[in-house]
Amino acid sequence: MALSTNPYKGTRDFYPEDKRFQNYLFSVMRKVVERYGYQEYETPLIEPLEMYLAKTSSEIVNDQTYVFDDRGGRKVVIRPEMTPSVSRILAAKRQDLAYPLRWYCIANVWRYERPQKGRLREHWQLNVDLFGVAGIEGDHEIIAIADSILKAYGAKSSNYSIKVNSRKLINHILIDYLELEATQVSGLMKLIDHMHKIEYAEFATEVDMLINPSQREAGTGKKLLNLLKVNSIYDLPADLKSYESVANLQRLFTMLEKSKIKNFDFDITLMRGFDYYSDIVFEVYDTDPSNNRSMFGGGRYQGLVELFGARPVDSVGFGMGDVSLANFIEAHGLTPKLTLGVDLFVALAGDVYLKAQPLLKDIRGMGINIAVDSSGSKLDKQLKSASKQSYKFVLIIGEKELDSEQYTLKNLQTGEEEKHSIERIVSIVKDNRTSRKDGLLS
RNA sequence: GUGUCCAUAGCUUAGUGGUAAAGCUCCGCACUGUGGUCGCGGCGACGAGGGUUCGAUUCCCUUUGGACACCCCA
Repeated sequence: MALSTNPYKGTRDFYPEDKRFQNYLFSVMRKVVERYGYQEYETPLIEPLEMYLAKTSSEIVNDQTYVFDDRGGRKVVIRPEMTPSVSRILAAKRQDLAYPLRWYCIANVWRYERPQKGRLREHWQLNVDLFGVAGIEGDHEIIAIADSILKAYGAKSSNYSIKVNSRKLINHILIDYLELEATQVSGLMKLIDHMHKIEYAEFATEVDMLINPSQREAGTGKKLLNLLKVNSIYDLPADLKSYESVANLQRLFTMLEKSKIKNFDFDITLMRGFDYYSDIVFEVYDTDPSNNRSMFGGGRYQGLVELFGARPVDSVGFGMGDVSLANFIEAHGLTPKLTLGVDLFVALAGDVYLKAQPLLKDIRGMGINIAVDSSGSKLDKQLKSASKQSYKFVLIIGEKELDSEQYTLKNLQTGEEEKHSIERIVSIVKDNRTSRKDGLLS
């Protein structure tokens, strides 16, 4: 019985054409975040288990991590997310670093779950974090970056919408305004998060079940249901409008508009899963019906560096996964045509491998990427192979060419064939390379 | 972790209670310095284990793998 060629469940093999696409995704991310002044970092794939026990959602830690004992008996985890790791390395140099600090990474993370559309066991995610900005300006920058990245892939504003909420506001509403118990709040937040996945009547019933009799008499449930219908901060009751979070949201929205971002909405039902979010949260939704789901999001969080004994840092950031991003790009027809990194395929006619070496070295020296067919196959086989590998140019080198120093350049797409000096050929190939539309940003 | 659907050549699919058909790919021929089109020929499959049956690729169970939804999240 032969071994399976399938990759491990929920993981992907990246054949060169897949890797080319992934490199494209990553290069756009890098380009944009670096334009905002962010610097790349990297941390190990494995971390001690304790790092995740405190702050990552309990479901992820208990059911969705790859945990094992190393040979020394230490409990280790394959990272399910990056935030604890960034917080660790930030905490280690808390006093030495200059703020605002702008960091990003593109890292693979692992979660043990059942694969489905847009979700695998291993995926890569861009993590962008801004540290040391307490004001809403920081939240604005992070959302603006998320928007810029999607635009850099060629997306239009109508392709996605940005939903924004404030955890602080929600807490204020539930605890201070509606005077609900702490035990009720967590249940309600979970329920509100699912509001759009269930029937409204069912939702209302479930809300009612979480309300105790005296609150019911005071009309708390009704008040909450009415609040959840609010689509704009202007529609909030006057008592709430004066709360500082609302003013903060107002400032954020003005900033977004000033940055020419219009496709955002206040969504009072937006919660997000991670427990460590403390104030502004946002989520980007794909508007295409085939893929109408939350693509990615982020928000403001506090206190993770405290786990490592460092003084708190104001933190705001987001994570963007490559799988749902690829779905988005696909759904909106934004997939670019990517070209090979090889400029020239060299076919050898006859036994000239040895004699061609000085020439091949010269060509590479002139900055041309060449793949030499050293198989010794007949010319027709070599051309067939070149064609199958979708090379555009083939350089044919045989005794005739070496003697005359006029080499045959064949364009496999047009079938045209010309004889030129090697300098001319290099120049033709280079011209073609700079004019190719591969979607990569220069 | 729960649920629904699926599993036939390298790939994409057809089909049957009596061991399977096609397209594409691949290999070969039409040859030896010219690929993609066309022609001819060839290799090659019922995911695994068990049960029912004279006989199972087909029906049933288990298992593995895949797709999607829930949970959760990127």
